[in-house]
Amino acid sequence: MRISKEKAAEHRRAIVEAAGRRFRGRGFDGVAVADVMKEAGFTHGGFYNHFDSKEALAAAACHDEIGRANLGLATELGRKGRPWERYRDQYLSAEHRDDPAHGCPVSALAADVARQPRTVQASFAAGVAAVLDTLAAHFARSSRDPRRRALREYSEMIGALILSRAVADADPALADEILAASRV
Amino acid sequence: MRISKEKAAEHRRAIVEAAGRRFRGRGFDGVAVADVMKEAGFTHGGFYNHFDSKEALAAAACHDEIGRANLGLATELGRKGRPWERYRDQYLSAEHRDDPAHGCPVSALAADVARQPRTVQASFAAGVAAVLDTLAAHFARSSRDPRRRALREYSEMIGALILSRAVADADPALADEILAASRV
DNA sequence: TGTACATCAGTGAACGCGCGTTCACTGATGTAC
DNA sequence: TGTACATCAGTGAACGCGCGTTCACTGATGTAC
Repeated sequence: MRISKEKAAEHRRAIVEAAGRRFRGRGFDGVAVADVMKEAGFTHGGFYNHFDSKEALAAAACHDEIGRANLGLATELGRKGRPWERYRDQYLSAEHRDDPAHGCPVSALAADVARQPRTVQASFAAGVAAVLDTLAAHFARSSRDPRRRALREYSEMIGALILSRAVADADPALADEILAASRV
Repeated sequence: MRISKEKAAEHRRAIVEAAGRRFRGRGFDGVAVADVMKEAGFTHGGFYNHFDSKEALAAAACHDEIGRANLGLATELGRKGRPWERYRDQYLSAEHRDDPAHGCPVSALAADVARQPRTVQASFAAGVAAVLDTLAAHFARSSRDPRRRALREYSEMIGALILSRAVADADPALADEILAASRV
């Protein structure tokens, strides 16, 4: 049955959100279009009324997810105290490590993205560039080379989370140690 | 036709090596057993004479690859000058970034491993633990907290390479900037 | 040392399953008059 | 404003393809006597 334009747009949004969660949790190739549609509350056949392909969905999900993450980072960095240190320490928590589906899309998908089609890479890269700009702007007051500091600190944070996730099941002590080393 | 035990062992080694290259280049799920066997010079049917499953191959490949990488790192760190800085700067080169199939298995597979079966995770985690021990031992003379320094520097290096690879096709300038920031 | 038989690495066809995508169909929405 | 028709979001079956794994078969190797 046909659906109102408002409803349809709402459904599209629900699909992108479901995709964002699934992709972060299991990677692009670990998630079927039917999974996403089911999580969003639909059957799989209608997917192609909203997107040309799974690739287009991945690109849309990257755009939305990283955009939201960047907004969240900017908001946090606007607070008083040592906001970056707080943000980073929460990022490097066991909770974040153990729940990638609700965590940062950059650490969850960075490695996957390198093997995805160009449109997905473009969407992801634009998001990462924006995040790094946000971070560099924050360091502008406190650092002599804010841009470089942003890049290095971000790389370390991403790397620590990815490494910790890789060894978490087999060697929990090492996983915790990796996170702790990059905190504070 | 039956093959001599020596030949069979040699073939097994060839299969693991081919798998190592393929997995690093395309990830575990991006590589078919038939691909690996073809690269090793065989047809796919004989695979199960050597391994119980693709999972077992992945575990074997992780073990061998990271073992070799650790040996290479230890050798480099034994040289004169500033061996760690040299190693890291080569690790963070555009050449390494653009040729993952012949590069470090840790950065190539860390994110994938988190979604692989336990046996693969165990093999990977043991390798990473050994690498971190090697690095911490190297810092023992020069650092007050060599263990922590090893963990942080390794995280940064891994994170920078993974991030750089993620944006390399879409934003080459940013990709180079990410690597450069963590060098020297 | 020579012979007969069992073993098993490698081959290539086949099986079963999951996945991306397509398609015919339904019926409420949107539009033309 | 009311009516007739076209549109299109959603459904669920189906298609085609790739992949992990199995299997019957081959024939050289390894072994028992």
